[in-house]
Amino acid sequence: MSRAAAEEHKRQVIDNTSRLIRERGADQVSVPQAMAAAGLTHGGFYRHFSSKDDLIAQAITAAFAERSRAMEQLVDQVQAAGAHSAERSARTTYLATYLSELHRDHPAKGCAAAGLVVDAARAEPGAPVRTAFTAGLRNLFDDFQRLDDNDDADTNRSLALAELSTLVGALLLARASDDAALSRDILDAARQYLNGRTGDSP
Amino acid sequence: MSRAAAEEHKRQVIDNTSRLIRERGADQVSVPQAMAAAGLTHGGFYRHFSSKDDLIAQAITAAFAERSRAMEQLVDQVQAAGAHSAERSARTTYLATYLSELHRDHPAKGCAAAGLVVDAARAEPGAPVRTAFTAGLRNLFDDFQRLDDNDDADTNRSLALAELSTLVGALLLARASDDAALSRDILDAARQYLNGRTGDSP
DNA sequence: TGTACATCAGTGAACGCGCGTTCACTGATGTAC
DNA sequence: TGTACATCAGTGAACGCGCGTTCACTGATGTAC
Repeated sequence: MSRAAAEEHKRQVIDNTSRLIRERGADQVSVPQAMAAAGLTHGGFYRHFSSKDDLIAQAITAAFAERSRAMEQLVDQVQAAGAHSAERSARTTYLATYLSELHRDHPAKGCAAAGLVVDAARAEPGAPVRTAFTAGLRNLFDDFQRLDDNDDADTNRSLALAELSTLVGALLLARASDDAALSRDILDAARQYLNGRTGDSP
Repeated sequence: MSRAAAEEHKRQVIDNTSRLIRERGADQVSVPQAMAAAGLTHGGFYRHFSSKDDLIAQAITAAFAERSRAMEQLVDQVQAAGAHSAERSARTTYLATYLSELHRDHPAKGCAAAGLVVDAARAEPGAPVRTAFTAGLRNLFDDFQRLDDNDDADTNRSLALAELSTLVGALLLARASDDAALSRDILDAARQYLNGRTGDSP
C-alpha cells in the first residue's frame, strides 16, 4: 500500500473510533474493533498509535472538530436562507436540532461533549483524553457563544456555559430514561426553558 | 456466620458498589472488587446476586435512595433553622451544594443521576440497569420539584426537568474539564443562571 | 529509464492478565425432635 | 435442654474469553544510483 493509503487508513480509524466511542464509551471499543471498523486487522495498530489511549484522545479531538464543522454549516445555511436576526435564528435552530429525538437516538454522530463527558471525567487529570476533551469543550463554548452574540461578552460567556450545561444534561438524561414519555418531556422542557429565557419561541 | 450477618454483608456490598460505580463507572468495578470492598472474597457473590448486572441495578437504586434521604435532611434542616420561605431557601441551599467544588470532586457520594446517567444511557432498553436508573430519576425530579413548589404544577414539573438538566450537565462538564478556572466558571455560571431565573440570589 | 535495496504498513500468532461465572468444599447457624 | 441433621454464606481454585500489546514476517512502495 502507498503512504497516502496508510494516512487514509489512519484517518478512517480515528473517524470511525470517534463515532464508536460516542456510542458505546471508550472502554467498550477495543483495539481490534477500532481497526476492524476501517477494514484492518489489529496487528498494525501500533504503526499509527502509541497506545489505545493515544487513539482515544485523537478520536475525541476529531469528534469535536466534526461537530464544529457541522455547526459552521448550520450558521451558513441559516444566513444563506436570508433574514435579518439570522443569529438568533441559528441559535433556535441549533437548540431544536440538539434537543431532537434524532440527536438523542444517534449519539455516534452527535455532540462530542455529551457523548464523551464521562469518559473525560473518569480519566486522570492531565491524561491526553482529558486535555483533548477540555480543548474541544472550550472550542464548543466559543462556537455556541457566537450563536447569540451581544454586546456584553462576559455575561454572554457565562450564559453560554450555563445553556450548554442545560443542553448536555437534558440530552444525557433523555438518553438514559427508559420511558419514551419522560424522555420526550425532558427534551421539551429544556427547549422551552432555553427559548423562554431569551423570549424566543420555536 | 448468621443469616443477619449475611444480610448485612449484602447491604454492604450494595452500598459500597453504589459509591464505586458513581466514581469509576459500572464497567470499572469488577465483581472481586465489589466483594472486597465489603471484606469478602468473590466466590460467594452468586449467593446474593444473580449476575453482575443484578448487583449494578441494585446499587443504582441504592445510590438514588441515599441521595433522596440526604435531600430530605436538607429540607428538614432548613425548615428547622426557622424562617418563612423555607422552601425557596432549601432550593438555594440545594443549588449551592450541588454546584460546589466539594460535590464536583467527590462523585462517589454525589448525585446518582449525574454519576450514573451514562451507564444507564449505554445499557439496552429494558435492561435492569436502565429501569432502575429511570425509577430513581423520576423520584429525583419529584423531590427537586418539591423544593420550589408553587401553584402551577405543570409548569413546575417542566421547570424541574430543565433545571435538573442544567445541574447535571454543569456538574459533569465541570468534572471533565482539565482546567481549574474553566471548571469553576461552569459551576458559577450554572448557579447564577438558575438563581437569576427565579430572582433568588445566593 | 531500469535495477537493487531499504522502508514500513499490514498480517496473524502469541504473551500475560483480569474479567464474569462455576464449583467442590467447609464449617458455623438454624431446625427438628 | 441436648443431640443430629440440614442449610447455606463464604472460600479458593478453576473455566473460557477478550483485552492491550508485542513480534517475526511479507510484500508493495519509495529511494538511490
